[in-house]
Amino acid sequence: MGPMPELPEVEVARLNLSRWATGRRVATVEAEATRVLRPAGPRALSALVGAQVVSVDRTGKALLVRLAGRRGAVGLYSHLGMTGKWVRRAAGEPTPHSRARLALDDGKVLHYVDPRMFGRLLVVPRARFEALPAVSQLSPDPLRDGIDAARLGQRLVATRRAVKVALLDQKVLAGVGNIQAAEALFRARIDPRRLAADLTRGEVVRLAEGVLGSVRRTLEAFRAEGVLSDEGEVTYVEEGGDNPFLVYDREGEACPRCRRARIERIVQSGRSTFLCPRCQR
DNA sequence: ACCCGTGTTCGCTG
DNA sequence: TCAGCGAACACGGG
Repeated sequence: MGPMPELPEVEVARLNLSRWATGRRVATVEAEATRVLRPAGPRALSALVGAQVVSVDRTGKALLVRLAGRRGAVGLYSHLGMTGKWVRRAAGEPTPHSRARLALDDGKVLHYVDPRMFGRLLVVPRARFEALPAVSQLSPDPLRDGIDAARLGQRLVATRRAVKVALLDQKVLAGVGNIQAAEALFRARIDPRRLAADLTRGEVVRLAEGVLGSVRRTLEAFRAEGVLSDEGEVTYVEEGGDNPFLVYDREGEACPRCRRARIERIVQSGRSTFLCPRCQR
């Protein structure tokens, strides 16, 4: 399994893209007519030819490459879906599942690779990134903007869903996915099955700290593994060998906090959740 | 062979 | 009208 992107993986993609592309010009573009490029299709990418990359930004799991083109500013929106990644290759190097390619003026080629094609690429005229529906709905970015516990509390109290399910809603906390939700709830010592609306103010504060703690810890683990490599390969659970998480995919193991209970796996809304039945209440 | 999946969107339901 | 839920998407890996 390759990188399956939540906020930390997308942040790694942002750092890599920024390092590879900022200041470079796009020489040529190529793409296949896959669902990744719907509804506009591959030809929409041609607006990027000749443009110079200004910056690479991220809100939650949404990436935006801003470019200065001949006809003004252009944005490239990228969502990695379940299996998307950006890699850098030498010209002509075969790259499996490459769905779109940006050749840069340094002779390198940036490939958008995505076997399952759940990701999405979209050229945004005049870089109206914030106006995209996929972006305007998102909460502020936890890493860049911090987490406003009062706002988070308002969002949680307004739903009848379990807190774990609510956390996966990108309007509640952009960038949190299935792993980070489980990790954050473990850190906050909150049972994922609790109703979101029933959390106390103190629990909401712990949850905000849990999300930030988990996201930062995951990024540190990536750095330690050297995933900011020239090829941009993000090693993950099985590739790197060690599972860097406290509870995710650790069913049956001793709880790292209390050491007295075993981690359980449950399913909520069709997704796995891992928890310590003793620590999380 | 069969099952599972780190994300999002769609259509149905109450 | 709308929140919530399950299916669908498409493919590789265990």
